[in-house]
Amino acid sequence: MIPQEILLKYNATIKTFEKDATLFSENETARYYYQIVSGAVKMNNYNEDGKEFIQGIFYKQQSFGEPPLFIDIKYPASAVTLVKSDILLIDRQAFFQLLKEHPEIHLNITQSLAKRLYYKAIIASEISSQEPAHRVLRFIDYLKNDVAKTSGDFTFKVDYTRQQIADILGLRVETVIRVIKSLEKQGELKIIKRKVYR
Amino acid sequence: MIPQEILLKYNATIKTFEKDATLFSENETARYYYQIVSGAVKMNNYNEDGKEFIQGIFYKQQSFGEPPLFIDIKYPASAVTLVKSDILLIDRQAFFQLLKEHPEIHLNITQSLAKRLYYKAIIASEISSQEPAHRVLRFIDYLKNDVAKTSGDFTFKVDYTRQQIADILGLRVETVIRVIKSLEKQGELKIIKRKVYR
DNA sequence: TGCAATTTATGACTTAAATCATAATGATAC
DNA sequence: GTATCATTATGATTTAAGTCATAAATTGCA
Repeated sequence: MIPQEILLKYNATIKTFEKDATLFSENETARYYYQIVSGAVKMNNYNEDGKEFIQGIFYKQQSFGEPPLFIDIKYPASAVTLVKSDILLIDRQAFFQLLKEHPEIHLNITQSLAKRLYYKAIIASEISSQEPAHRVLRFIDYLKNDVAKTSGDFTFKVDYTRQQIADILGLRVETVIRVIKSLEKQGELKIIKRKVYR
Repeated sequence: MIPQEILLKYNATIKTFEKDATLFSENETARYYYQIVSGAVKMNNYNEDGKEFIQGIFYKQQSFGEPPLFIDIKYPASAVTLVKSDILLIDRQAFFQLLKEHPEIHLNITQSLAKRLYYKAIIASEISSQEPAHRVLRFIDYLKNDVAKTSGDFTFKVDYTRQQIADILGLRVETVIRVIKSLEKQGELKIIKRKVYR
């Protein structure tokens, strides 16, 4: 996350996107650095059978889609708003100018990439080969410990449907529903007040 | 990858490790930046049932384990040599000094993290929910396109056993063996000269 | 060269998650 | 406040991957 006042000095613009607006699509070339002022964005792609895979969901203050800015590759996924959102955009050129002139911000960005890589490692190990109950439990745990902290407020208007959880974990809705039910019965999961995890 | 002559100016040392030596362990604090001079290193962890998960395998010229250097967290996995390897180590302090004094190298590191994040995204989407045959095929493809390019030579002394492939993809050995067999029969995989994919 | 260890191979059986179908509940809009 | 849509729920069935057991082939080491 880069302080807004600095971004604005580099001709950043804030645009409002309606719910379900596409910010960029898989295989496009990266042109902007994106940072969420308010709202939420999911990054997703679809595999050959048309099944959605959600790479991640980002909330206010978070940036996303940086890798293709740094290396010359196409976006590996698309970015779509989950609710009406204000998004800060800054041009690629200006972004690099900013990094050059603000080494401490460059370090921040590096740290945030490092953090994402770290979580991907954790998630990869949890997801791969674990039984579904474990995946769901760990995922919810991850949400509570990470997202909750970074976005501050977790009972946010955008919450995960069981379908979304399934899409992130590579499971079927029914499986996620059944797993959550049984976890509740076992007392492993406290309250799951429909879609909103507290 | 940071040029060796620069690293040596910052008191980097090159150490030789025997096969199966542990460079660092899960949950340890990061003290060094590591870069492979020669050899190969795998990063792995074990889940509760004792099943190994391989986060990645790194070859000469590649660095690994940076995220915990940048953010204050413990290693999410251990690093173990797959063959006798020469590894370049540089102290955390010196590493940051180097980044400060060489912004272009800082950018290189950021780019390499971005690249790893990008591949993790690709792999996550491929792995999650795809059928095993697909995972294996895509993994081998990824090896051919990425590892082959970065390490130059692919019919390298370190190759993947079916067990390792299974551990990376979260499958069982038998499944990987069966899948590879059937892919060979279908002509989807050319020559698999035992352990070495061409 | 020969022997032990590791890796690959293969069959039989079990099981858990996917699939399919259909219903109930909760949210949203008019 | 009712109708429509989305989400959650649940049962029956199928299927593919896991498990177990055991053998064959390779590798590597003495």
